[in-house]
Parts: sequence; C-alpha cells; structure tokens
Amino acid sequence: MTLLEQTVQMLRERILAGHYAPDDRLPETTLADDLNVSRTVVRLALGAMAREGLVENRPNRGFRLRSFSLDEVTDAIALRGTVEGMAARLAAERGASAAALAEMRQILARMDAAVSRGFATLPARSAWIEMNAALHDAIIAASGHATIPDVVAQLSRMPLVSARAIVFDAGDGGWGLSRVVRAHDDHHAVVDAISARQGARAEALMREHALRSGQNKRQSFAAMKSGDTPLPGLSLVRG
Amino acid sequence: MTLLEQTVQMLRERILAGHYAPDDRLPETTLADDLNVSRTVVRLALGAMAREGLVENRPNRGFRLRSFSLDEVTDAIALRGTVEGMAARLAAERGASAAALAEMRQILARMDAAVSRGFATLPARSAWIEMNAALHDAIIAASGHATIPDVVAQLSRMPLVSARAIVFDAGDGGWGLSRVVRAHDDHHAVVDAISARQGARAEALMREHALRSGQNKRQSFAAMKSGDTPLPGLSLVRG
DNA sequence: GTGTTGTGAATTGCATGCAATCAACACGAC
DNA sequence: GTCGTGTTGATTGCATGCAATTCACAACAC
Repeated sequence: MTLLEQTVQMLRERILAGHYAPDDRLPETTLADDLNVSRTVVRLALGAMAREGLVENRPNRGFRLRSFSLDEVTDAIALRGTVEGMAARLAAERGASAAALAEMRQILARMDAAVSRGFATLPARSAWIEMNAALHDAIIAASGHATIPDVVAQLSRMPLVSARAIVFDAGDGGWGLSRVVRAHDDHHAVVDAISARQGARAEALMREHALRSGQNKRQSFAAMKSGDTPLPGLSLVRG
Repeated sequence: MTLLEQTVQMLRERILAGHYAPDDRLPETTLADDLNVSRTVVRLALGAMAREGLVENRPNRGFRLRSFSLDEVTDAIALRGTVEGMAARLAAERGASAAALAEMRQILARMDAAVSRGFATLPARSAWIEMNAALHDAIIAASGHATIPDVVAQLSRMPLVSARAIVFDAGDGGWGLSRVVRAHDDHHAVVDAISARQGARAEALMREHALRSGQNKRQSFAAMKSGDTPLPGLSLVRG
C-alpha cells in the first residue's frame, strides 16, 4: 500500500470521525504536519477526495471540507436505490448464475440467524452491517454491469449514503429490530424476484428498500439534532 | 484556469482523438515532454483521470490507458438513461419551475427548426449536439437533485456515453435524419410528461431514449469495424 | 463611520532532484 | 533447452524549494 493510499484513508477517517468541522479550510501544510507526510502526498490525496466529493477545491484557494444537507443525503440514498434497482433488474433479466444465487442465499441464511439473535450487542450490529454490505455487493455483482459498482462506490463515499451506514436505534422494539426485520424482508423478496427472473419486481423492491433506509436515517437524524449529541443507545456507523 | 486543468483537458482530448492506443502505457516523462509541463502536473492529471475511469493506475507500474468494450459502453449508456430517467421523474413529481420549463421549450423550438433544416452540413450537426446536450442538462437541473449531475458527468467521460456523443450517419434517410427525428420525438414527449407531472411516463421515455441511442451506436460501430475505418459520410463526435 | 487601498504573511501551484521499485535481459546452473 | 538469478536501465514515488497568488489587516481618504 503506497503512502498516498494510506494518506487518503487517514484523511477519510479523520473527516468522518469529525476531526474537522464542515466548511473548514484544510491547509496542506497543517495536514502534512499532522500526518507526517510531505505536502505533495497531501495534495494528491486531497485531489483524490475532491473527486469523491468529500472536499472541494477552488483554484488558488485550496481545499475545504464539504458539508452535506440532510436533503442531499436522502436524495443520494434514493439515487443509490435507483442504481441498485437497475442492478437487481439486470440480474433478474440476464439471469444470475447459480453460484451467485447460492451466495446470496447463504448470506440471507446468516442474516436470518442474526435477526433471530437480535442486535443488543455492538458486535452483533457490526456483523449485520458487514452482511448487509455483502448482500448488496452480491446483487450488484450479479448484474454483470461493469460501471454500476463504480457509481455505487462513488455514492457510498458520501456520509450516511453507503449500505454500511445503518442506524441502529435502541427504542422502538429494541435496537431497531422492527426496522431491520422490515429491511430484511426486502432482502428476501429481492433475491426471490431475481431468482424468479422478475426484473420489474426486483427493481421496485430495491428502490423502496433504499427509500425506507433514507426515511429511517432522516428520523434518527431529527431525533439526534434535538439533543445535538447522539442519543444514548444510538450507534451511528459510517462507511 | 490552472495548468493542471489545462493538462487534464489536453490529455482527454489526445486520448479521445486516438492519440494513444488502448492499453498503452502512459509514462509520465513522455507525457510531460509532449505537453511541455512538469511531471508533477502530469501525475496529478493522470490521478484525476484515473478516478474518472479513462486510465488505470497500478502502484509502482504507472498509468495505462483503459480500453472499453462495446458492451461496457452500451451498458453505461443504459445506466445514464436510468439516472436521467430518475431526474425526469423527479422534475415531474416535484414540479419543474416555470423558468425551467420555458427554457426546455425554447431549446425544443430551436431543435425543431434544426430538424427541418436537416443535418447535411457539419455546423448543423455540431449545433444539434450542443442543443441536445443543453436539453439533457436542463432536464437534469430541473430535477433539483444535487448528486445526479455529478454521476451523469462521470458516466459522460466514458467514450461514446455522453449525450454529446451522437453518431450521424449519411445513409438511411440522409445524415441520420430518421434517427434524429425519432430521438427528437422523445425529447418532446419527455418535456410534455414533465410539464404534465407524469413522473413514471417521463422516466420510461428517458430510459427508452437512452437505450435507442445505445442501439444506434452499436449499429454504427459494427458498420465501422467492417471497414476498420470510419465509414465515409460518418461523423463520429465524442465528448 | 464607511469604504478603499497598500503591504506583508500565509498558502498554493509548480518544478526539480533523489531514492526506491520494477521490468528486461543476460548469464549461468542444471 | 529450460529454468532460475543477478544486474542494469528506466520509471515511479516522494520530498523539498521557489515563485505566484491570495487573504488579513492596517493605514488612509472621504
């Protein structure tokens, strides 16, 4: 792994960890000192992140941290749902391979077990996030579309947009169980639709799945803002 | 405009003009000499283009020009259609502003006149490309979605995927007139649907519009390959 | 008090230099 | 003849230095 890649990763982590405030300036020299790398690498890393959308670059005025409104985030989630919906439709229409379907079913089975165990512990929630991401990736891969993975990856770099950015909530049935159950029903339905070559159904389900995810985040975010600090019992995971 | 931006543009033009062969290596020193800039700028520019997908970067092995299969291109065009379809749907559902609708109608009127004049001359074809791009951009802007423009822009950097990449063909009714007429019917129908707040219709029309564009390019490309050189009377414009 | 202009410090944009890495080729062992 | 290994030339990765631009702030005119 090159120094540049390490630097991009460190910067991403620092930004998502809230190390810098939105709309902050990001002077090359400061970052270079903080991360103990040369300005050249910082500049290359910031250039990369600018194209991912996390930071902005105005000529001769350096880089600034971007801020995202809640509307932008939910719009981007809906767009991810539309693109993933296309992937699900293609997987259904073109016919996912037996191996791909088997993988999806296996992930679903592990998720079934996880749901029955519940999400009271942090490792349980982390494992769910991984499985959820794996299922979404599997559906995208089954589409056989070369560009959709790139587009989804780009969108997923926005905060809260990724399929890994799941908000668990301790109220409402205990650690978001009702939300997760509903989302997991969607997962089963989408894979069933793909398996049955029902393209339009798979697409519609995937879109709705994303829209509901956006609504959930909107609710959780509204609840958070009232206290201006993460609600006790709310675990916000960003990816 | 900074030197970096100029360099990115020059490199893009050279690549799309076929100055380098697919899968060619792109040594920094050679490019720096060719373009009369320093290696630093070339490296920054190539890094930017790698994130756009035109070139690939393997650590310690430099940059290579990517090649695109016809399937990748038509898939990407279909994806653009799906995303633009979402934009059209949002424009319809959320309600495009009167100013936005007026702009679209004005562009349509100019395109009407262009169709009636035909496309026998190169300037006529170039003007059509500009108007077509303007209409697509207007629809995207009318969606009020913050991220769709970025995603479409990213896709449009792939060769032949952009709405500006229109293939005119001297056969078949004279300079692609029948194709253009059909596509222009779509334009009218989409704007009508947006104006009438018919979201699903606008979305479906936009998708179909893109799919047909992909089919046209597939046909023209197949015809080109047989001769291995652009058919006489075929003007291939990439953007 | 408000607006304008000038100056200096801070910061960016770019070029160059050096060390690390890789690919190619020759050479030798089997 | 084939495979492995050492060496060399080319190329990349990164650091640093310098000029150009911008921003902050103060001095000044009105």
